[in-house]
Amino acid sequence: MTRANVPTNRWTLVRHALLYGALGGILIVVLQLIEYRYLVVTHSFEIYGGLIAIVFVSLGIWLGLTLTGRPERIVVQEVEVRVPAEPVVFSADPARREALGVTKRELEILGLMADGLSNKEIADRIFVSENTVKTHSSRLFDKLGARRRTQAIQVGKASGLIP
Amino acid sequence: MTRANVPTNRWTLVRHALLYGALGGILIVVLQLIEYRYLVVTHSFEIYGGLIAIVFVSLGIWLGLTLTGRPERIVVQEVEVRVPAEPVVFSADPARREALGVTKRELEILGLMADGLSNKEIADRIFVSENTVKTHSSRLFDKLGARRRTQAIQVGKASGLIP
DNA sequence: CGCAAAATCATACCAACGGGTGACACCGCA
DNA sequence: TGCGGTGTCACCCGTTGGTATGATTTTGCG
Repeated sequence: MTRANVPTNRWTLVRHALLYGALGGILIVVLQLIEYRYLVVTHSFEIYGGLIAIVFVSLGIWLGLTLTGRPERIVVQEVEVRVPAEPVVFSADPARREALGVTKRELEILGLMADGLSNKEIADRIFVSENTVKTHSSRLFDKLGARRRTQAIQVGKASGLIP
Repeated sequence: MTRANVPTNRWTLVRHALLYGALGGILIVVLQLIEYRYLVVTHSFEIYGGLIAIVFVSLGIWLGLTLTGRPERIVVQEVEVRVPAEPVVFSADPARREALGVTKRELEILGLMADGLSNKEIADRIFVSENTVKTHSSRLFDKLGARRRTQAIQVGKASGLIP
């Protein structure tokens, strides 16, 4: 039942919420005491209420933001494209390649990547060392703005670099 | 295709925050009125304070989540109109899935994988731990006969599991 | 309800990947 | 003839991915 770690999950969320609730209660009591002892201001309730509201909303927003991480919102759009009857046989046209500054070798490696090959397997297949494949892929990622090979594949497909 | 990355307008966020601040103020006033008119309970301050705290924390969390989380990502899709034999818009039909014994969750993760997300990013997006994503993907690879995520993506596409 | 499948999470360990750097060779071109 | 682009390779190091194992919780269904 006990969970040692504190990763971001539902339970930590709930726990944090409860924790803040408790803290809120304490805060309120403290404020009340202060009010009773030292303050005779007439509208202190509103003031403190407002403060509490602000603090809690801020905390809540912060909580939500930190829990969800980076807000990557992607616009959705479906484009219907009339396509000639037959599935076009894909050809790695140099136009798109050149536009991105991707070399032939890099494109070749990208294709093999998309086939699910590891760097080692690619190296064996095109008869170079694994290090070479790494440098090629590294430069490729740079040009495609990808940080992972899966991302490179995605971008490559979206760009029409690979089928 | 290019992903229109709209980094969740900070301005909107601020606006919403202010809006909730205003609502909070109104709420407080309402509560105060209620207290003055109908209630003579001794510890009502604590009670209402607690309620306010809970409500605001909840609101804040919800705010944060809705503003940032659950980024609906839609890829600009090029839909071919020719043969209606297959549904134009891809739908993850349970038939293929079931045939391979792939669960919904696993399929979901496969899709996110194909979008180039890392395990951590997937975990953050679907609100589970990275370990969970690992477990899912491991079983998924097993079912697809893949040894790497790129391979899984390839098989998934070839099997019609993902677009 | 009770069971099985699915989902969740952790921990440890090793393999694969990716960044950074530096280096060398080849080739076409100014 | 030197220069830039490309291809090749190596090393280090930190990050990510994948496997194995075991456990608990949630859920769907008869």
